[in-house]
Amino acid sequence: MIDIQLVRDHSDEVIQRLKIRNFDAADIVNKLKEADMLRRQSQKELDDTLAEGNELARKIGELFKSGRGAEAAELKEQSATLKKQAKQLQEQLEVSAQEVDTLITQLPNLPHKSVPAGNSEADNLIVFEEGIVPESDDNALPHWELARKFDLIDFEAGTKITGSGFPVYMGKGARLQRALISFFLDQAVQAGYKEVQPPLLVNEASAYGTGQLPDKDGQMYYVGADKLYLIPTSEVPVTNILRDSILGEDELPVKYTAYSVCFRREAGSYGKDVRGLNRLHQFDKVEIVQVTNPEKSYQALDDMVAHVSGLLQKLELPYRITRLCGGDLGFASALTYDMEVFSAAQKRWLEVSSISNFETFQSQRMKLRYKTSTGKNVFAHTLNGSALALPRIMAALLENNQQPLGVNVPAVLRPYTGFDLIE
RNA sequence: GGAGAGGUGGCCGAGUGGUCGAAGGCGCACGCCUGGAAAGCGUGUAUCCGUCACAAGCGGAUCAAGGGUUCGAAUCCCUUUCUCUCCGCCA
Repeated sequence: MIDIQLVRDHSDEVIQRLKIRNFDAADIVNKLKEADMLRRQSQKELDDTLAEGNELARKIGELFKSGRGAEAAELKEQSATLKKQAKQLQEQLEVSAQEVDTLITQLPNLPHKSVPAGNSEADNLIVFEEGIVPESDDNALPHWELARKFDLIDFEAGTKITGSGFPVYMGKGARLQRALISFFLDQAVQAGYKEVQPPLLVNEASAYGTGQLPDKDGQMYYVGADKLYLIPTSEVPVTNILRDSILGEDELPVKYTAYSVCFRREAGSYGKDVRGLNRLHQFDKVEIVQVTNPEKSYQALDDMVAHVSGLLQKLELPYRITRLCGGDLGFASALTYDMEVFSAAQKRWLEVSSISNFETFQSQRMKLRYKTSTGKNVFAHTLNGSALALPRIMAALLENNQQPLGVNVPAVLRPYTGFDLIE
C-alpha cells in the first residue's frame, strides 16, 4: 500500500500520479483523508481515557495498601464508567481504522515518473529490441505441433488427468524443461542470488503481503479446508520470507532466486492466445527477488533487466523490452519492464518475463524494514522478475530452432540436456 | 488425528495479580583503560500509534494472537495458533 503520509500531505499529487494509470483516486483519497482524521481523533480520545484509567488504578492500589478501602470503593465506580467509555472508544477506533485500511488498500501504487500514459498493452513503450527476428516462413510449425511431432508434450493426457492448461511434459520435452530450470538457477546464483526453495502454498497474510489479496482474489487457486492459496508466482513466498522483519542496512541488498511451479486460474481466458503453452494453469518459473535501499532500487531494477537480457542472449532468442504504460501496470508496481521473445511460427511476441520495482508498496504491507545507520527504521524497496517463465521460452525455442530434421538445442543448454537435437 | 509440555526483548532466561516494557546474563554500540588488542570498568541498547516539526518531551499499546475476569494481568479463565515430546498415519 502507499504511504498514508503521502495522502495526508500531498493528496493532490497522489491523485495526479494515479491518473497515469487511468485511475480516478479523487473519491477514495478524499474519503481516506477524512477516515484518517477520524481515526487519529479516536486514537487520541481513547488514549486519554486509558491514561485516566491507569492513573485511577494507581491511586486505588495505593489506597488499598494504606488500608483505606472505603475511598478505594468510591474510585472503583469511576473506574467502571471509564472502562465503559474506553470500550466504546475502542470500538469506534477499530471501525475507523478498518475504514482507513479498506480505503488505502484500494489505491494502486504510484507509477514512476518514467511510466508512459496509456490504456493497454498497445501503448507500452518499446525500449529495446535485439536479435534477428526470423523471416516469415509459412511452413514453420507452431510449438504445439512440434511438441506432438517429437513427443515432447502430451496436452491431451494433461486434460484427462486434470483439465486444460495442465500439460504433461514427456521425454526430451521434460528433459529440456529441467535443463532450462537448472540453467536459469545456475545463472542467477552466479549473479549473486541465493537459491531458495519455497512452499507452494501460502497463507492469507503472505498473499496480502505481496499484493495478491485483496486485489487478485479469484485468480489464485484456494484450498478452503486449510485456508491456503496455491502460489501464482514464487514472488509471494520468497518476498514474504522477510515479512515482519527489520534488516540491518549491511544486509542489503537481499537477493533471492527460486524455482517453483506456479498456479493461475486465469478465469475467463480462451481463444488462440491460450493455445499450446501460451497460457497455462500450471507452469514452471525461476524468479529473482531483491530487497534494497530506496536509493538503490532503480539501479537494481536495471541490473535485473540486464540479467534477464543476458539469459535471452545466451539462449539466442530475439527479444525486446517494453516499459509498461500506466494502464497495463500491475496494481503493486511502480515501474515494470516486460521482456518478450519472438516466436517464429506464431509470428508474435510472447511475454516471458515481467520485472518490477514495487518501491515500498509491498514492504508497507508486510512491514519489511531496515535500520539506517542513523538508527531509523524505514521501509525497504522490493523488486522481482521472472528469470524466466518456462513455457513460452520452450515455445519460442522449439519454433525458432526447428529444422527439417528436428529442433536444435542452443549451445548453452547442451551440457544440461545431454543432447543437441530433438528428433 | 490422540495425549502431554510450552511460547517473555537480537539470543538465553527470571518473573503466578499491583508502580513490569519487564531482573540477570549473553550479544551489540559508544566511552575509559592499552603501544594495540583481550580482560576489566562505565553508559546505552525493542516495536507501533497519538500529540508534535516524521525533534525533544509527554500519552497510549505490545510478554504468540484474540476475547474475558479484575480498580489493576506477562502473571487467572476461554478460544485460536505455533513449537517440542510420545502415540497413530505416511513420502
